Amino acid sequence: MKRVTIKDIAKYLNINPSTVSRALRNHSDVSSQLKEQVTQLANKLGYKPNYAAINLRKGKSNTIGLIIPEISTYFAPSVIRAVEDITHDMGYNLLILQSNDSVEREIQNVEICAQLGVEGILISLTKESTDLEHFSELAHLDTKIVFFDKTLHEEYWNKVTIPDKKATTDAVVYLTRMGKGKQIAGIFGDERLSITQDRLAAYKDTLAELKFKYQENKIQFASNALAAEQSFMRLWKSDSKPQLLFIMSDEILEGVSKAIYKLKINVPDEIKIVALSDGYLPSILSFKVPYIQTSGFSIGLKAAQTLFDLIKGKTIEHKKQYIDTPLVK
Amino acid sequence: MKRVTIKDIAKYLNINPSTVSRALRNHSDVSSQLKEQVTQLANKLGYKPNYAAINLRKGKSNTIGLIIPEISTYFAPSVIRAVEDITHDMGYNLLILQSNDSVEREIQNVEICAQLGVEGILISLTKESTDLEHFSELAHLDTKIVFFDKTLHEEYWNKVTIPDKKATTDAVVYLTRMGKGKQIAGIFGDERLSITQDRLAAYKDTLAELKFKYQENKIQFASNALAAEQSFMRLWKSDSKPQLLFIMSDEILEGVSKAIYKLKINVPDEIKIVALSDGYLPSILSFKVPYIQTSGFSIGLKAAQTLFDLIKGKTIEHKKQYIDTPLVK
DNA sequence: AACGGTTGTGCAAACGTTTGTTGTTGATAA
DNA sequence: TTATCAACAACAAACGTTTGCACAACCGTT
Repeated sequence: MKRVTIKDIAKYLNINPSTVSRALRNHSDVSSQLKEQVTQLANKLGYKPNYAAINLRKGKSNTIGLIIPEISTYFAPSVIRAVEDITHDMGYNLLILQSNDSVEREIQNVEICAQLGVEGILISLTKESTDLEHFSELAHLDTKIVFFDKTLHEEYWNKVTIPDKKATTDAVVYLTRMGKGKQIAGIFGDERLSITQDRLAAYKDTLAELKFKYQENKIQFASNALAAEQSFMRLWKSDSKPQLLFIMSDEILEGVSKAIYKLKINVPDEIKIVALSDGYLPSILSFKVPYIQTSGFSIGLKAAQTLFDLIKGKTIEHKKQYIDTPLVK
Repeated sequence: MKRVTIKDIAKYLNINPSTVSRALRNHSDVSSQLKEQVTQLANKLGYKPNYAAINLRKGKSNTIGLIIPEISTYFAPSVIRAVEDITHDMGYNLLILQSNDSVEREIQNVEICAQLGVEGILISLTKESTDLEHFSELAHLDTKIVFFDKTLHEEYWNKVTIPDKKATTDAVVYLTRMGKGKQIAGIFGDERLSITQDRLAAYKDTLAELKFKYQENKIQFASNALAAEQSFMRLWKSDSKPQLLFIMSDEILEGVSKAIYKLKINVPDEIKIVALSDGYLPSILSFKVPYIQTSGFSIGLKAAQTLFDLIKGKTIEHKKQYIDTPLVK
């Protein structure tokens, strides 16, 4: 069952393919009756434009790529959903690639995007990524790039991220208001990540500013949920149990919640917790956790919008953009 | 910064584009020294094949489509991950489209796949989908299709699903073993879905077979988590509280767990629960819930493999395939 | 010396669109 | 009547790649 092409329609009507093409695209120099005829026949025969041909001819792919470290983390699905929404609205197609937290695979994915000639890339870096060498090539090819969430500290590229400093500060301020002079602890993610560093710095600064006494050893790092669970266990077993706890991410919150269930700790009586979270996990916990919302959906939305602005040739005011991070009690 | 093409390389070496093409694809017609020269120059100039051109020439797209009702449900992310893995391994690209549980959008997505000329489609239907009319066109275009998870009852298409009957039976058998002669209840999903019907039937049959007395009014339907929460509340407030509870899906389990937290019910002392679940949710609940694993990853894996088998022209033994559903205590 | 068989390369057409240019009408204005 | 102009449609080239075919040069057989 061969696909119907413009040529077929042209032959059928004894006119030139170019005329058919123009008619279908409602070009002004085709008579309206001919347009009518053409579109009718096209519908009748079930004509479907061949995008490979169109892309070849136009030299563009009508596709953007989304590269993420790992699809099944907390906020990846929300990001995907947002990006898919926008992409669909723009009439573009979305190519999704996951790096499985391997730089090698990340480079490979970028390569794939380059080969397919995507018009833009949205990317969240892996934990291991330390330089952005492999993206410079893309810039040459005039492929637009927007980094989101996991990025590096540099000034060159467009980025959409969580305002780590503000979010952390808000969280910590709220946390300290829950109990003056109490033992405070914080559990953070992988120490190598720039977001970890940023959040940690903001955490320390805020406490210092609030003249809140805290001990260095009440700061823990955990690169996954299990590690977070153990970290919390450790904190809890120490002589001076924390009564206030800052949690940097959903992964950490997952681990901590497991520990809390196991130890049968009463929240918020025995310990008060504030987290940075997408929001889903807190909603299904047995205890209430106020959180600063670091919405994947918002990030995806803004990142995608920015990318399309770039593609459409608009100039972006700020290289670095932040999403809103409301406090949800 | 123009892209380097085969023509450029050919011109540079004073040979014909066709020879370059053959050399790059390691065709036996080309002498090994020329191959060497060509590949070296290609690397040096940073040659990237133009896939639009290749696809046009070959009449295929090297892409498969994945259409899902909603990206952020429980198992969608696992499905995506599995499918992305396989697709990547096969050297194909993955186009992801979500239907937002609207038939209209589903049809639109199928249309997009057709236009782009994807070689195959993996699709999980929306709740509203009642016929498969819009897929017959694709079959004409020789596009392979595999339905997974949410499907309809018909014999024509290839499908990969959860063995609803077996899974439900296993769950119910395990549940009844936890306490003879007790009040049993079941909360199911949207009544319109065929999987709901199948699971419900298996539930009833199994109980009948086990000569387990049960009341019709202890069967509830809930099309989302909130409804499930309310359903459970209703059950719990009735005179005869259920002591055993079967839960059909993660959505339901989410709702029920919220109710359980609110009512401060002790599981498994006051009520014993068995669910069908992807496994993630049970892992983060404060109480233990044994479950029959209905793994999205497994489904995605098998569905993708089946699709590629079809694409590669292999014949599939069984139109209808099931994944394993182990009991996890 | 003529033959057939490799081996390596070039040529040209094709895939389905789009688009700049050219050409043909018929109508209007001079 | 002729020049001007619009309106419409055809022509042909181009996008980058692949592939069937032709062909030349060389080899070893007869």
